[in-house]
Amino acid sequence: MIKVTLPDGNQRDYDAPLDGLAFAKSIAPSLAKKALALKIDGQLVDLSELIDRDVAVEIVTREHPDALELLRHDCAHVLAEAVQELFPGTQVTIGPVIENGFYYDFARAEPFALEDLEKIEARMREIVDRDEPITREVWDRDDAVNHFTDIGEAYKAEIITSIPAGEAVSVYRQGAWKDLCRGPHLPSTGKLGKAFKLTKLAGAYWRGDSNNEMLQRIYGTCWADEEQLETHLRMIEEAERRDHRRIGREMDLFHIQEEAQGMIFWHDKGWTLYRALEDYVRRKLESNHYDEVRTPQLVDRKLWETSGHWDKFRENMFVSEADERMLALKPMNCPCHIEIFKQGLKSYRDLPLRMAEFGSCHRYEPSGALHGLMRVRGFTQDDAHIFCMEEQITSETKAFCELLLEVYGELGFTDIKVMFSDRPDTRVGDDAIWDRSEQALMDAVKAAGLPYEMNPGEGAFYGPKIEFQLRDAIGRSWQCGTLQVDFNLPDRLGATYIGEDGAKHVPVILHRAILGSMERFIGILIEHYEGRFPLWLAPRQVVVCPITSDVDDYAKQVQARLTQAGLRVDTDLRNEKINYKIREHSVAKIPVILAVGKREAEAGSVSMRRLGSSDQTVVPLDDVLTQLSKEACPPDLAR
RNA sequence: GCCGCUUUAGCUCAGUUGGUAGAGCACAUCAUUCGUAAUGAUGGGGUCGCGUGUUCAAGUCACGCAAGCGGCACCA
Repeated sequence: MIKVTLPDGNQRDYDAPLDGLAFAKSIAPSLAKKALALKIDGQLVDLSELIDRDVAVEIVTREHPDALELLRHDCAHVLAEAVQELFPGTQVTIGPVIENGFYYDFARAEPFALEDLEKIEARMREIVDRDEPITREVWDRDDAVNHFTDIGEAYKAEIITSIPAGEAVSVYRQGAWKDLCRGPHLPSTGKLGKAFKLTKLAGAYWRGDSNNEMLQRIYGTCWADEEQLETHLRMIEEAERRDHRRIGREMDLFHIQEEAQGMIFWHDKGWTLYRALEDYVRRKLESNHYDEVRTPQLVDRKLWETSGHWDKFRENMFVSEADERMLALKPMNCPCHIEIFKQGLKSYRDLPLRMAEFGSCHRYEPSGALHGLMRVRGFTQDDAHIFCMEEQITSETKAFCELLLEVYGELGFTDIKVMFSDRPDTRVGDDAIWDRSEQALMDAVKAAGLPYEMNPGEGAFYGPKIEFQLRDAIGRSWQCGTLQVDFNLPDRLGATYIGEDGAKHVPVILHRAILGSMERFIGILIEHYEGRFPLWLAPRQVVVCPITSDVDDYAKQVQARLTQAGLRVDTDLRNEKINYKIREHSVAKIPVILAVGKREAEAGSVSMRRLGSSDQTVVPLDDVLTQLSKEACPPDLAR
């Protein structure tokens, strides 16, 4: 007797083992038709899996949360089958599921053309129509290596070779096509449906290693139904309109040009935004007991050799020679801050010492990495180094996390990913120190109540780190804030303090940044707000538009009053219709438009219109003044 | 850096089989003084990314280079 528990808690008894399809039929024939796979005791398996003991079973249909994973995985296989049918001689490699879809990497001498994607997609639809049965077979590992080698699939053979000899491997047959795969899969290609689309063509290194040959990757998106697919495609289109590079041009914030690759020309409006943000962060630092400093741009290579950066990052540094000296544009601020720390004797009473700098750094990033404001060669970190004693790590880290979350919150971000990176294979410092620093950091993260993901082995060579990531409009994650525990640099550069015991000790340094890079963070801000910034950040907050030139003088008075109150105000005295002006300033995303005509001039009022609304309210100028100056107050100053 | 694609007016984009470059918006001038998302007329504006080659002739074809875009790799 086999006892099967259903998700609703009901139990069913069976005399003999049965497969998933038979099981689904026993509940309802309609369910059998919809069934894609099973979940046995929480584990996703093929529908053909035998139920031969007492278990909890869930039938996975298209509506099931796990269905997308299956569909996308199968979609990758159908893609591979289509490619091999259309382009014989192409080798398959791997094809995993990713967010919103899947990809498959192929090895082929000829590059795929963009038009090939359409042909491949059409063939994929044919394969779905053929409704090829998908069946699982278990092969001996060595037989599998021989088989895939024989048919010229060197990459597959290499993957199987890395599986221990003697172990069984599973091979899925899909019509005449077959592939090594762990599974599970749909029962047949017909179940895939047609809510998929191939989206892009790209290069990717075999096994993610740039020493290996480059393969051709085809990306696709796949959903449970057409509606979901449409929604997703529409979302992508909308997201493209939020691209910070596009909005940056449209709103006249900044530009980049060939002569200064990877460096930003900030225009007046963009710089206004930059300064509003910088001023805000500076106030935050002041109120959290940081001391701001400023250090040189060009520093002798000797300092970078001592710090260890020359060895590791020499290729990524801009160097300059003057007289016999070789100088490097600073790629980071830490050694300079340590040099300040070293001036004069420091006592344990001086710690923790929080040294901040809006540090302008230059790194010669690979050309392919550059991306608008997000990845540049010249950038400014809202950097600080906290010199402290070991026992202060936890409290300092906790305070930092709280400050960071407060800042992100005030800037409108709540969707923050926290990554915890622990000791890498090649590192400095003994394990006891790593144990302590990892523990201290972990305690702090937990104390701050942050949900985090582990990033094993990804720490810096001198210490563990946490990274705070934000997403851009199309879902790409970018590292913004960070905190790194460092037991190494202060020692290398000879920083010490006099302890309570009268002896010299080496301080611990916490490297930390809230925004990360001003440039990148502004890029994220632009995309997050789609250029419709909160009033306190908006480069132009108000534009005053006279309806006829008779009231130009009044418009200027209004501007003067608002400017005096600290608002950023333009007037539009052009001889244009009010409709035209409204349209133009709305497109320019100016938060507040004040129209003034004869009536307003006589009454001492303005007609106020907010971005995103067509409502107009006529308000006395004094009231507008009070209201807007309150609203334009940065969040840290608002009461 | 690697693979692929792209590059025509300030912006968005047309440009046939190679025959000497065009639209809309923007800009300028003039008229219009208007009540909440585009007033009309006229005009100026281009070494077609850069270079070399093929050709009687290259925006169009070939090769090289650069930059940008999408990924990959990298990211102190």
